[in-house]
Amino acid sequence: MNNTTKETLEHFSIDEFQDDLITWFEKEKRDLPWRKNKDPYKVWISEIMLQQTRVDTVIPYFNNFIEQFPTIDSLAEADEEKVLKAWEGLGYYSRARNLQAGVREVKESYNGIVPNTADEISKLKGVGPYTTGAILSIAYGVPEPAVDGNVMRVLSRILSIWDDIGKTKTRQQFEEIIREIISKENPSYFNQGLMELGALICIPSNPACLLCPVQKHCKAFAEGVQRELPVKSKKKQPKSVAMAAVVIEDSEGNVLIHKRPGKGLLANLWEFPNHETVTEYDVQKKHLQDYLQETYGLKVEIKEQFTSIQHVFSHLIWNIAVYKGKLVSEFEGQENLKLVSEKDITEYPFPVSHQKIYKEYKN
DNA sequence: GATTCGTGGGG
DNA sequence: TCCCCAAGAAT
Repeated sequence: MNNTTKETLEHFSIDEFQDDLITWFEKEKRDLPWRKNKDPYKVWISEIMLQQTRVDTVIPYFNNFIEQFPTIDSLAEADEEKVLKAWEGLGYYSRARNLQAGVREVKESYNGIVPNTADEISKLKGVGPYTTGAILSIAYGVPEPAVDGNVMRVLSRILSIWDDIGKTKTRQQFEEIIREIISKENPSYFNQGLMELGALICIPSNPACLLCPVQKHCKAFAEGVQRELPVKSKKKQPKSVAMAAVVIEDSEGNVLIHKRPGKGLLANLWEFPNHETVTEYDVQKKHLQDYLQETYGLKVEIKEQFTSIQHVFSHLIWNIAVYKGKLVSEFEGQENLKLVSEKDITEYPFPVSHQKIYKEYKN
């Protein structure tokens, strides 16, 4: 333990804090589907889904996912397309692909048993420091820190820590603190208790300090500065991008869809042909036509623009002008380019932005 | 260490 | 409307 940690924990009564926190968690913990048992696989799925994602959003996805892929084997053997479809709308799609890659590693290298050491778990695809600690503590009862945004917010208030929680180094400081104060008897409830407290009581704005089970341990409350914490640097605002997309029909009413590349934004999801373009309406149509010809060798008659869609990501904003198009040339199926019927299109995973496009198209 | 990776909800 | 956020990891 370095000096900073030692000073931070001076006058902090660890045993009493553990007891107050765990007692509260046992009484107040929410009845969530991934808390029905300690199956490491299900804990793993839930922790990946919960990354940067609200509990209420995750619940239906988790239930459906477990129904479709109830075991390590079933997920390892599934088509990636099915997995992405089950993830559709949840965002951060590399989580789904990394999860499946990780599960396949477990199947092949660990005989289908999720390993129980930090060294092994943290090497699995998509499993970082937080998820390693979460799986270890919740599924296996190992006293390993699981420091997420909740934990940093709660502890920054309780211990009055003013470091920027957006920095990598700050998370490591918190991990060191947790190693000192985590309950060795019940690390699972300790870690989950901190997160539950952050979700229900010690929330970002207007924390419910009067209801807090560990109020008497909280330095920020004692000083009346709980609203100033945690310190978090502001994110820069997303960049705006002009796009043009087209829903192309053939003579039989099938529509043309394209599979995105395996890396980067929305990797391996399907979409309507589109490209970055200029905002001038008159040149958009010609650019779009040229793009389809040069990129896919397709002759398409671009017709009217029927809607425009705005979609906001964390780091960019798509402003999409959406056209109708008629396929003129003969179509030869390619790996990443398909003509699909209205019925079959439901089988393909689409990002929300292109779900919006199709919905407008059907209206 | 900073940036890239989604989405929907809430103040 | 706008901005922040929500159980992070990979690059």
